[in-house]
Amino acid sequence: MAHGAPAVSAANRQRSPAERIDREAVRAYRLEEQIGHLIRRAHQRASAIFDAVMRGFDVTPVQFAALAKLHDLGPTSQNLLGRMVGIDPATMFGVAGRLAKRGLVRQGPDPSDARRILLDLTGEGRAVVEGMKSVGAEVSARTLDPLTPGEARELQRLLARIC
Amino acid sequence: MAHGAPAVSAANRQRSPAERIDREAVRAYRLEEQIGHLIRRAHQRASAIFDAVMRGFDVTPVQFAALAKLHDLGPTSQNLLGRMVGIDPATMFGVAGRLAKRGLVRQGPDPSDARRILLDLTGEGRAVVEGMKSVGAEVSARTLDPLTPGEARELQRLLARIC
DNA sequence: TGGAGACTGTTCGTGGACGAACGAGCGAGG
DNA sequence: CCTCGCTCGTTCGTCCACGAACAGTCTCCA
Repeated sequence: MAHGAPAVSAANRQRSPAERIDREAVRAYRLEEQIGHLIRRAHQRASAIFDAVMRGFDVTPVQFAALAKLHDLGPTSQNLLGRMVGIDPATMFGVAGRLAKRGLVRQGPDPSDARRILLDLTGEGRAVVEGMKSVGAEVSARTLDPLTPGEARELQRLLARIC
Repeated sequence: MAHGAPAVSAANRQRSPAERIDREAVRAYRLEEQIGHLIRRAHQRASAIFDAVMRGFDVTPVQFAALAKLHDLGPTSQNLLGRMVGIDPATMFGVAGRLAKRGLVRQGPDPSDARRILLDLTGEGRAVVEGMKSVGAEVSARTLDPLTPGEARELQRLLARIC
């Protein structure tokens, strides 16, 4: 708080604690400077670029994240795969189902644990994920286009720190 | 492409253009380094922090963005308000409806254009948005907690550039 | 002045995000 | 060996995101 005004104004002295308002903070608030808002906007733009570049594959960003990690790991349970890429179990249920319905993934039992469902890439799934990985750098490059290479690396580093 | 291998490997020379795969790019692809994936994860964390700090208000991040901008602008049409904060018209329809149903916003006709619906804060809406703005800095501060103040400003600057 | 083209809000469909609650299965400790 | 607590997948409800299509309205220009 950089200004000299009292933290609680005269107008607020009568109110209940929950309704006390810092007028100076209200006046100073700028939505477009808030980190959450900037991230939300950036997320919209990055998704749009992914859609444009990956159009031909008909796979969403989240579906691709699951496929890509499954490609790295080999057969993996739904929950674990979701944990690796940041998809909660309730969401993963739908994602895995859609990938299975499209024939990109197989859902099988885990012999060592009857609770788990093992996901595995099908041949088509492998072909799709490899095709997408081979042009994946293009998505990041286009998204980072407004920045210099140094700035791009810095942004990547800072985002990784706040995750 | 930093390596010296040919852009199209021998194994791919026989395939159709759509199936040509750069094996080296596939091998080098790291999901967790892709900017889109980092932004998605950051968005999840920022939303969780917003929910924790703003729990008492029962207003989502997107609803707050609309309320905050409406507070800045005064009565505004749905489409324009959406354009100011990055909410597309189809989404804005739902957001405005929920805010109106909760009594935070009034929807009225625009005398000068029969197509438009003017949104306006109610007394309760104003109280809520001012209460939220007065603690809004807390959300950004918590989100940026892992960074130094200089890094935080840099991240903000870089995100603004890629929007 | 009349019509073409643009804009506003609406609807539908698909997909992601997640809290909450639930049953079935697992595993460690009593 | 058995129970308690945890994990796994599932379901429900609410919300955001957005492409596509549509009807009503407006504007501008031929």
